[in-house]
Amino acid sequence: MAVLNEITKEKKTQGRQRIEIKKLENGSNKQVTFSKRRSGLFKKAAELSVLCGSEVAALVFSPNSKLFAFGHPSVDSIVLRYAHGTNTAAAAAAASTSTNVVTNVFEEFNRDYVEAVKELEAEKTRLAEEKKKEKIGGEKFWWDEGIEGMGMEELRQHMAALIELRRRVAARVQELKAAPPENATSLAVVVPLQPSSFGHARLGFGNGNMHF
Amino acid sequence: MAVLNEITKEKKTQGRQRIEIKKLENGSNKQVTFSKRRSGLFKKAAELSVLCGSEVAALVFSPNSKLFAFGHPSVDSIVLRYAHGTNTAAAAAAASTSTNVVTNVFEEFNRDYVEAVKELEAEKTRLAEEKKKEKIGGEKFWWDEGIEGMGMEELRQHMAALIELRRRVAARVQELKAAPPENATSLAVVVPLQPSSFGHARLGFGNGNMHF
DNA sequence: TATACTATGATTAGAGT
DNA sequence: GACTCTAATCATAGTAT
Repeated sequence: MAVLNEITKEKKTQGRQRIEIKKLENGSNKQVTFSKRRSGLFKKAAELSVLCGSEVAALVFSPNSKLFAFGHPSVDSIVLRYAHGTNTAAAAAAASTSTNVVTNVFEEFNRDYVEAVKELEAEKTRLAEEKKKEKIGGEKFWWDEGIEGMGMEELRQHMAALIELRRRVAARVQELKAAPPENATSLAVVVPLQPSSFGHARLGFGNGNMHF
Repeated sequence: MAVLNEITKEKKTQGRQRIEIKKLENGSNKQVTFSKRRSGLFKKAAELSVLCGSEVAALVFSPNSKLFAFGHPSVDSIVLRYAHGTNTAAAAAAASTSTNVVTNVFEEFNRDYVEAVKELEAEKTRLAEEKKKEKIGGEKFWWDEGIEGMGMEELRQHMAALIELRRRVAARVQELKAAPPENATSLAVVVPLQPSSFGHARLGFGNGNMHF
């Protein structure tokens, strides 16, 4: 083969070409790329779970909103575990990213994490204010209103925020349950909340998160 | 460099070695591998979401049960979307295709949902009482505190409030879903937020990998 | 849409910091 | 744990089927 190429100076293909990590426009090419990379992602996920004996799930919605999922031992068990916030004394954080996530994902994660924490603080006080107002107005609380007037998208966001909140609470409960003494070594986990800003669902928010 | 190697016949490292995809035993090596591959997986997930403009989430529980997650536009929005789809009869059936996922997640969700509502009802009156007390007692209310500082009792209250809020949102979603004229095929229960019950049966072995 | 084919870019095993 | 370095394996862009 190599010999053939030496002689003819021709190559059957150009081989893999470097590409920028940015939104693909070409419909056909995008579809092929999606298919290939999705399977690649699942393969990686499977290998990780086998090699390290860890539970891994990957959820992918195609550009056409079709669902593809992988999970070991099962997608559902992992999603449930996630929704439960069952991790021991751990918690997760979510951060936003710009449209072009490119090179080092982690660098961005860290950078955005800081921003997210800031945003959380701001949101916190804002929420507190609103709640107080509601109280002054009567017995009505912030969650008692608005739902009827929400659109689907808004509700989605709201639900997401709720889940995140619930996870924080659950994680904290776990901490307390597991909390042996009163040793203050336990770090206060701060988890960024989804800002209640809507719109711009498409052009990008990336999200990362993790650990402890 | 290559020249050096030619001459000395020595290589600085052996370079990447092929490995079998099977459970790693070595603790140290496993940890390193987990870290590397996890970040690699997240990077792939991020690239996929950017390239194809698709929503992607990856959930990973380390061997030590710590949670790591990536999601675009957010982990929660995707988990929601997943849970939503899974709650249709068809999807639930598809979900239990592989090896031996036994539990019908749909049923589990509903079971927990009912429990949550029940707990909520019981908690409601008690909550009302305590809230009044708190008000009379001073300026600070339970929801004004950060989760980090909450005690078990307060957390329980917070959980109850969250569950109720969720119920209302879910109800509204139902309304909206019912609204779209004829196609009432997919009646979906939204997300199962469970009370503070812990301890879950492993859902057996097997990977879910499905298309719709 | 998924698969087959290559050449080449990207990832990572192993060892050291 | 997280990073560095190297060499070699692996994934995949472009193309065709």
